Amino acid sequence: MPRCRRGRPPWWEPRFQEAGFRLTMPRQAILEVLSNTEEHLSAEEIYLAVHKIYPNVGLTTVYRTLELLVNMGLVFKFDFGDKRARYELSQGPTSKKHHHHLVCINCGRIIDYTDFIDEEKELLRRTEAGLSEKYNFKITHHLIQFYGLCEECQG
Amino acid sequence: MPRCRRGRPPWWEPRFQEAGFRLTMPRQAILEVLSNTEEHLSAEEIYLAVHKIYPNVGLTTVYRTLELLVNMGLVFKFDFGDKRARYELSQGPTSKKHHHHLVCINCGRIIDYTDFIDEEKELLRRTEAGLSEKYNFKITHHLIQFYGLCEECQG
DNA sequence: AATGTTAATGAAAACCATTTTCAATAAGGA
DNA sequence: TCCTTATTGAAAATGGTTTTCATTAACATT
Repeated sequence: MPRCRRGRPPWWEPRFQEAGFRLTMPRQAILEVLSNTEEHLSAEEIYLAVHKIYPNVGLTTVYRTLELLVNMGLVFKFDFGDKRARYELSQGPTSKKHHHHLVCINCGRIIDYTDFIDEEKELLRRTEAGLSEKYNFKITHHLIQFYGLCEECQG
Repeated sequence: MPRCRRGRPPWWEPRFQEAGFRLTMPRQAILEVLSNTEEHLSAEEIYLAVHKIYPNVGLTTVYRTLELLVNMGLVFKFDFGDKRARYELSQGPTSKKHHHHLVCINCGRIIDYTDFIDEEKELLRRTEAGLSEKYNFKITHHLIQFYGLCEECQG
């Protein structure tokens, strides 16, 4: 499959160059899909979206590409408790800010929030520093999620 | 299978009474196993431990019981990224304190920590209050985990 | 104790998201 | 153009977890 080139080069292009990976059409398409959604898509949902435009891209490639993107740090992988992984671009053209998630345990709705993030970050920074020292543990990342009932799912 | 009765009644007994569930031998055994370990066991590990004493208890029952215990709030279910759920008693005879986990992404080792928990709890309380109000979201619980490399897995 | 009703159980089969296999193709360098 | 390696798609395999279904055990009522 040929490489896809149009418009201004997306931010992930240099990351592929550096890493020596090929920015093929399926990969481009998957990144575009992730780039154009506000949702937290599963592998299959990404596959379906890509498939509409490039019907010859297989689900296997979607899984493999997502694994690659996660390893490259371009994409975050989440488990919201609905038995399938969900993916999110780690940064965006919209310069999406660092955020965490509220997960509705009834309908699965996900709310991104950035409120209190600064406070959280400060706490995390201190906690990470303390834990690193006490347990000699080199912390690379963290996971914070709140679970509960969204507006519509409360009796 | 007959009910198992020995020694002082464990703390979970009244919970079963209240809820109207039967505290059968397999359930008792599973709770005992969880009660006597410091580890974060998977369903299969629990099954193997129970199986040593009661070889006629099946894996299916272990899964069903764990689901029940999680629903009852007696057990917490965690995903530490090793493709299987892991379980932990929500309270203990050792009056285990509220804690979070450090997860080694290399060897899978889990460290329970209670340090900074008070600070965390205070932040969580405030964050939860703020989020509840802003998004009208009724928060029931949260998940906080730190990932990184444990002492032995650092180059 | 005997009976009836429902909960709980075990073995086997089904499920299903994700991985692996493998042969074919495309890309980039020599 | 040739060579070597990365990438891909289809199909098959994987493996933790759930479901099915027939059996058994527990409790309440006779």
